[in-house]
Amino acid sequence: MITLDTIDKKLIGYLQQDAKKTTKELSFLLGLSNTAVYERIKKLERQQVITNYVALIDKEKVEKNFMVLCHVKLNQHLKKNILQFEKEILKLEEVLECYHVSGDYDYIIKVFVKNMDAYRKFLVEKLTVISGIGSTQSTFVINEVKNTTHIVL
Amino acid sequence: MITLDTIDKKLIGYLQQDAKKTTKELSFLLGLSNTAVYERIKKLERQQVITNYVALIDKEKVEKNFMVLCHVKLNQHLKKNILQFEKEILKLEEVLECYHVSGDYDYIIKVFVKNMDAYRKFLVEKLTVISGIGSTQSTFVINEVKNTTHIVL
DNA sequence: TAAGATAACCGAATTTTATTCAGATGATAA
DNA sequence: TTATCATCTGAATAAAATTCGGTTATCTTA
Repeated sequence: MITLDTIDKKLIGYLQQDAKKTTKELSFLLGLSNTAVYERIKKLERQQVITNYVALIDKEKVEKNFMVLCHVKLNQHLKKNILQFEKEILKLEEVLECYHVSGDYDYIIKVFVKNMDAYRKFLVEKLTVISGIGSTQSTFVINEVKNTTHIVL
Repeated sequence: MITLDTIDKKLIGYLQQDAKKTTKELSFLLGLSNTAVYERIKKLERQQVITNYVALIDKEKVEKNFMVLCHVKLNQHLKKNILQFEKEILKLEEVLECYHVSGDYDYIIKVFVKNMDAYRKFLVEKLTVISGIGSTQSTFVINEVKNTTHIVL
């Protein structure tokens, strides 16, 4: 069982906001020595509380800012269909997220492409060719109001 | 206008996977010198193609792995309501993402909390108290099949 | 095409940061 | 009480980022 004290939570908060913060800066913010901070970070990494460090990019600048939330229903809920769908989804680079959900649809996937034309292509050439897919319904994102990876502890 | 060559795209790919890669490693992977890689990274940061670097954490390990996609409909589409809703949503730490969308609902928000009870509390105490909200519909996530921040260029 | 400007590159030097080390402190349990 | 363990500290070392001087490639335009 992993227990995190107040300092750990603060530390995780800082690193979720800016992974490039140096141990020196962090030690100042947390009122600890360099080494103490260093060892806390290493422990969090060892425990896999911190899983990885990534660079985030501006989707507009790289022309991948056409976002669609696509609701997917499977034909039948056969184990075979489920496994096949989940396996294929993992391969599709346009799909950043995929959730198995309750409700009218089985899955919700988050898709990033360049524009509507690229989405149409994605839909007909990549998504709907997966066997077992019954129907899809696309919800287009008009505006991204908020998007953060920061989980407050 | 920002143009990215093949090397930039590869570099961005690597940094999206692991922001802790050293320039030395990257220079080996890209077949360039230390300095060349360094300057490319700095340029991408200056251009705000790379916006920031963050640590990602395991939501299970910190007990924030109860995820809900909540569809929100506003009472009336008054500018006042829209601005008020968007302003309030930004303040809610449980809401990691919020999208203004086409279709039957106005917004889809992605919420992370500890469990169903925390979600109920969030709903009654934080979300539905925002003025202008008409109705909400919660879709519970049974399983996270895929979740990546890596956009392939 | 040739000159000039600019961008991208290189290797070496320097500065800063991460990491290791030896030992001190404090909490916990037998 | 004493042994054990986790956490801490400051200093030393190793490794990384950053700067520097100068070269090469690319592009513009006279």
